[in-house]
Amino acid sequence: MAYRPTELTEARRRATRTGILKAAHDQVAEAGYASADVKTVAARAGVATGTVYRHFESKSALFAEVFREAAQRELDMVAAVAAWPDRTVAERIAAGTETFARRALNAPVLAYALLVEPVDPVVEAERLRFRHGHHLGFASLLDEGVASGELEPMDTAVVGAALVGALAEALVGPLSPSFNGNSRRPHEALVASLVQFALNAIHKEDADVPEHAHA
Amino acid sequence: MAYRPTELTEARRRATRTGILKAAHDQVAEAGYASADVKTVAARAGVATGTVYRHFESKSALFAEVFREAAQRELDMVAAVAAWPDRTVAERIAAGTETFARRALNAPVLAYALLVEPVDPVVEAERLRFRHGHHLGFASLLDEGVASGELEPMDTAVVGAALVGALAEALVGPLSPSFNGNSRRPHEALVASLVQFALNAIHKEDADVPEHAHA
DNA sequence: GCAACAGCTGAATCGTGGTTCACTTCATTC
DNA sequence: GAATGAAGTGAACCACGATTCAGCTGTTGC
Repeated sequence: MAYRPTELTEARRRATRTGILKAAHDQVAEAGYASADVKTVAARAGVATGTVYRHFESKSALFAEVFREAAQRELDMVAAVAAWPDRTVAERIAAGTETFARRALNAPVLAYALLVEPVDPVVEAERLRFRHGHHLGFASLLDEGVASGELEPMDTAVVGAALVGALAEALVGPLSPSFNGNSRRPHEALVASLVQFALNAIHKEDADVPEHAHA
Repeated sequence: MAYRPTELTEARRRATRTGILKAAHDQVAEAGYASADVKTVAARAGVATGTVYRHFESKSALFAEVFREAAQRELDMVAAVAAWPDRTVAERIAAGTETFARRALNAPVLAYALLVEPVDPVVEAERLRFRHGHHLGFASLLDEGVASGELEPMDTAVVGAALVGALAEALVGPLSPSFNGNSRRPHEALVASLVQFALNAIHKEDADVPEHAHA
């Protein structure tokens, strides 16, 4: 007898898998989920279509993973700024809102795919988790604010969800296929409007939001 | 020669067409877009599948019309309460919000389909128009409020969109497949939270919203 | 070198629904 | 009641894209 998988071959296998994930992600980020059929992704990764199935159960499973990872990155970015130490809850909500909006505007096709593009049911389930993650992020900030007395009592779960929905909806227009560019000034105004909206919604005067550079 | 379409035959034709529309609508309202294949709809309307194609270009065209009509009904209902005469803009925003939310909660499967369920691209375009219609409805109320001085200046288009998104997102959880019932008390609390949210968002103290019965 | 085996290949296959169309039914006119 | 044509029928058809699999390639251990 002879042969046993070795470090090298396992590394290659991993690399192939990663390459497929990246190709799938890039395809979605560039042209949306609708454009991401298995053949296209495989070609982009430089492998045969069959290879995709040696690494993933199904197309759904592949894209569920793609969505999960991309979504997690977004959640992490927002969570990072929302953790801003020694700041009021209002400031952190503003920062989270701003990051959410800026990142969406900077990667509109991906954001559109993550937030609203029609996808298959398995991937849709992943999206729901993603949105729910954002709800929770905002809700826990709000809980903190209510607990400390900074904010009025409220149903923080509902308000968290509403904030996420507000951002997503207001961004979808600008994210939409047709909407090309106008790429700097209008973005600033939109971001400012959304931050203001969020602060109003949580019942806080704006107290002029500081400038910073999450993006 | 002999034969000419007559009033009677045209009426029948119209009735068939209407029956198909109704069957398609009811199917979506009962079990969602995903369940609404042509065979099912035809059976429900009591006609053969081929008949569907004598009345509609394609499945997309049929469901685009179904969505258009259902969406228009929703828009009309909200517009009706938002036209409440001799009321402040804030009161009318509150009323519109309440109607939007209550109607969605009373017809959750339909609302889910209209608002977020994955659909084909042609139908998705119809959904965008629907959401845009709601944006405009809220935005024009806000314009009025800003013009009269009742509200602070704001980007009414953005705030209109954000309000619609907030409502949709906060409702999707309760609308979701899994979420069964709890059908009265929780609804009231949710509606109240959303109205409060909307009033905060437009920067108005609540001034205790009056009770009424749009649904 | 060669046996053993994993990973890769990509054309062929398969499933799912939308769509078609040759035929049937039925109302209409003379 | 026979000719005419529109409306309706539903089994067959077809497009599309996910999935499979028989063979091929490259690596490993002796």
